[in-house]
Amino acid sequence: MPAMNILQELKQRFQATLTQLVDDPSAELEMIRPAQDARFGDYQANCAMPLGKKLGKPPRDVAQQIVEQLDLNDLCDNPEIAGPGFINLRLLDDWIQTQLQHSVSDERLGVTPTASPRTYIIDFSSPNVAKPMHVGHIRSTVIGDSLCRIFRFLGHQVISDNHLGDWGTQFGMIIYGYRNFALSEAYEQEPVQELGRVYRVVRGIMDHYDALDRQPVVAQRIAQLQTEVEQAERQAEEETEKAAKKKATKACKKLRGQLNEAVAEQKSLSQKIEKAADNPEFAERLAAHKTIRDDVLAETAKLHSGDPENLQLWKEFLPKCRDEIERVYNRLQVSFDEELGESFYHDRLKAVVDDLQAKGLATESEGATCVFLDGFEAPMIVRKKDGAFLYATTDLATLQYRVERWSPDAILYVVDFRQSDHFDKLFAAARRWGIENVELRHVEFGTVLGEDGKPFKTRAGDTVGLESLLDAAVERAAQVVNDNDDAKPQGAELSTAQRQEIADVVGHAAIKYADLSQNRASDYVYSEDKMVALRGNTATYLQYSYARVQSIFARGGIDIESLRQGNGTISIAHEKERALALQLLRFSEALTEVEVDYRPNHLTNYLYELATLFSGFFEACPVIKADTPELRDSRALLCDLVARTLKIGLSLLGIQVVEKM
RNA sequence: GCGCCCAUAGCUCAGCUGGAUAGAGCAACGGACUUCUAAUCCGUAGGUCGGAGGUUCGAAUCCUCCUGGGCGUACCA
Repeated sequence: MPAMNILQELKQRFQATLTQLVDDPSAELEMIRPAQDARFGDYQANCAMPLGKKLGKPPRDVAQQIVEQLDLNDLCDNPEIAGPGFINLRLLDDWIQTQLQHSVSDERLGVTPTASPRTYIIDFSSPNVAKPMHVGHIRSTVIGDSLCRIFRFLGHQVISDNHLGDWGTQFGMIIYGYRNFALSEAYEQEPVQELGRVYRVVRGIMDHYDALDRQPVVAQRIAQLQTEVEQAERQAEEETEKAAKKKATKACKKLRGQLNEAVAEQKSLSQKIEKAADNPEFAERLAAHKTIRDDVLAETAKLHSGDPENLQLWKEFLPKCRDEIERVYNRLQVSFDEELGESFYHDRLKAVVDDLQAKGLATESEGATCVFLDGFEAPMIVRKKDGAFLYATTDLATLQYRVERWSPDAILYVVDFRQSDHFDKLFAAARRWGIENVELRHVEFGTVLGEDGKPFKTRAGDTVGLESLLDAAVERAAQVVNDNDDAKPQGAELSTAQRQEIADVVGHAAIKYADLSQNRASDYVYSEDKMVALRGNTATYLQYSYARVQSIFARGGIDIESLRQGNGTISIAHEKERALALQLLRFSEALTEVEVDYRPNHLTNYLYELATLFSGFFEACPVIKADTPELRDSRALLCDLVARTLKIGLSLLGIQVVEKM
């Protein structure tokens, strides 16, 4: 008998019965679900209530009718009808045992590959190669990578594509910086560091001039806001009607808030500018590069128009920049099938715009070439008035290329939700352009916020580099590993090298899990403490559970391989065993939940619950000292299934396990 | 102004397409290591699911309005 998804099996059993009551029972089938509360059994069917309404019968009668016609004898106890018409189902221990027994010898733990495989292109990570990666890049990278792994495991074809920013203004900055600030010796020895340094130098000067420009604007805004605040205050004062007064007071408060913000910005601008005055070297640079912003744009434009020298520099820098981000990907164990960056599409952009124009989709407006779309206030601009293309253009070209090359069923963009407007337009434009029969989906996620609750800004100056965060997590993990090993009852058992390796795995896992376990739609307040936490619902807890199982096998001298080969039988007796067994059988349900709406946190929730149930089992059900050899074998096999489910489950999140902790 | 999103325990968050008495972790308090790893477990306490209406047999979940916050909004990505 093949292993199966319990929910699917139940739905199949219900289908025959429900078809007799309604033409299309799919909605009713969806109302079969895991029980919310153990008192109601394992699963519940909630379809009798709406059916009662539809058929004009009392729901409990409908439930009774369904139950009488159901053939579940090999699967469940007699269904119970409760409350207004809930049908409560409790699986037979025998059936659970049989199912689990199958998982024992199944590499996929009873998860059958999908019957309808699709081709997915998953676009994620996509950093600017010239800038160091920071915490803001984690979400896309980690969520996208996990989705790739999960969809592959489910039997879909997945093409992961890193749409690198490798053709933008950053390269104009690096080229400019290289020409003006690079030290040849440093560049020869450590090119990436040196390019990073000159990038920051250029950035610093540009920021300074931006700040200088911004200062009068802010000053003017402050003046204006002050007047407005005074006006609003007067109005609030004079207003006699209650509701209007309240409204005026509120408007007043809002304006004050804006004023405070502007004042704060002014302060930060002056600080930035004063800092330059204190630094003679920087002041000298400022004086020598007064037109830096235009010059950088000019370098970028030259690159884009095929200037041989700039192109040559770009070709020289690009691999070095890519090596740099590759190092981070290696640490994160993330890889891509394709890394077709913006530059790959450069020579296709003109054709895209020409085609849009030829088809009457793009028109000139205020000098720019625009696609106007129903339901959108602003058009999608595909060519600026200076002739340059934009990311909308690149995204259209990319979409076209992907559809032509792979004929995917779906393209997922794992990108910050702030770009949702862009993707709405992109997808709308693509449809009008004739791209059909492909699911286009912005898998959006919340913004990474700073400690102040405001969006984490790269250019704020005090960016937290991604690598330093990883280092911090590993360091904290090392501390815990050391303490724990030292405190073991039988004495420490790990070498320094082992400890280091464990800390490495645990630390990186902590970062990834912190992100994956959160609903991706929520904003994410960046907190190092939270991200490197090693207690509660964390990867560490799951890894610990895995290591505990291995420890049982090691200490008990249990030959788990031989048990798997058929020398052991699972039998469910204890309540904790049953709860654990049932959870083990639900692995595929958890993966299906991820699949439905691209939410890896459903998998982390499942694994956390599994580990929690295992801990309960661990406390209550001794393995090595079980009463009988049969019980010992049965429990060992349960432990093994827990460990294997954790290992595979974590691997689908891009997280490793260790044998000892 | 217009559009999108969010509001759940002191804090950080789960809660799948509407289901029965809303759940975790952290923090607090009280217990459990001569017994397979205490990175653990058990227990206590903590809630007007922002507010008001509505739809429904049933609403944290769907609809409307209100309040508070975030983001986006014509040539950055």
